Amino acid sequence: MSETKETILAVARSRAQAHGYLGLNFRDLAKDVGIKGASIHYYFPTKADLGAALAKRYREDSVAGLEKLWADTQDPVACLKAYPGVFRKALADGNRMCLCGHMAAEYDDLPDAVKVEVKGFADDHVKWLTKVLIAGEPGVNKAAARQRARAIYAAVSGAQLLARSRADLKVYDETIEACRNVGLFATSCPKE
Amino acid sequence: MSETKETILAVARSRAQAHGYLGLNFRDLAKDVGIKGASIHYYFPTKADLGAALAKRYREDSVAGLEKLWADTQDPVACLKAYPGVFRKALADGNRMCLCGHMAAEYDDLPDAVKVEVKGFADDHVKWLTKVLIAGEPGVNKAAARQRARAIYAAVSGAQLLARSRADLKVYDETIEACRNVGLFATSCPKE
DNA sequence: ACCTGAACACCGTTCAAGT
DNA sequence: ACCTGAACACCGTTCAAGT
Repeated sequence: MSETKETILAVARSRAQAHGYLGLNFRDLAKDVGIKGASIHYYFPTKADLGAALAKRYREDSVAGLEKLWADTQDPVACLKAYPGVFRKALADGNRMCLCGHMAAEYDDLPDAVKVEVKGFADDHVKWLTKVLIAGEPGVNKAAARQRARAIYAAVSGAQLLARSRADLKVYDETIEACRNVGLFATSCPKE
Repeated sequence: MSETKETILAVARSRAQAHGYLGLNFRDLAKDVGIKGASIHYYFPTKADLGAALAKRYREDSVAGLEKLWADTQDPVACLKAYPGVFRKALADGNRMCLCGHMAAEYDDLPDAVKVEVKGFADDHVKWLTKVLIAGEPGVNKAAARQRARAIYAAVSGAQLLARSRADLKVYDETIEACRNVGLFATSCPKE
């Protein structure tokens, strides 16, 4: 893949994390890349193509990061402890959001190819969390672990949304801490 | 307030819950109201004015609903049990979102007057939840209760975001149930 | 008071032309 | 292969002017 195409994806990712898919526009994007708006179309025929490539790449990178975390530690407790840090990064970088979290809010206005990736991103995270939870408590009911994984994903996404509207990283940290205190990141999965 | 203005606010609320502030547009809005796009400006000079009025009204209505719930039940357990239902309503109504949750994602692109209301909405919810939690466990540390309130608000917001991207109300219900199983909606506030 | 036409700015997109 | 200016159709926004 050409260097320019990579640059477009990198700049677009950063911009989309701040402004979403709707707030992303070719002319501003091109200015940051150092080319003209029309030139973007040489690499991505339509905005839908760019959006889908963006979400797909973001999803792949995110999954790779999670798998690396698991491979490096092989420790469910360490993975669950580190997980909220993944979303923290975006907030620390100019009060941005997880790209797919942002796009989830815009869901109704997303091209189908982008919807697929946004949905897939959440699926991948829930699957990874489920795997980690089961590794932490081998005998656990799989459905219960998956539900717990969803709760973790939801809490982290919501904490991010809350912290963003306060533009305050401390709010994120404290909210995550409160979730931790309630036992959300523990490896045991209670079922009524 | 004139009837037309009320109609504009009602239609705009519904549309903004689906498409956000950025996705809200005067012509489509006006068509639903039965006037021309330019006529909206007679009531709301700018989109920022409409957005602020919208968020303010939404916030007021939401707080009134919460206060009524508390006044009617006077029961912390019942209030915490009913709380997720508030956000469920929007999803059940055409996979919409809480207006201020949607706007929280768009925060960077919001006019200041709208930001104030979006922030205030989250504050109001956290305050109400804190009050309910303290009523449920009178001796609790107030800071701990507030952090717990934030965790609840975050989890519910995130569950909404997740369910929206799956366009599946069942995902919302199951995620909330998982949060319940972990004890997030209990009236006791554990602090390590 | 209430509403509108028309101008304006901006968008994604196309395409012929340039390097 | 890569990039651009100009043009296009569309749309949100604004404002002076209409009733």
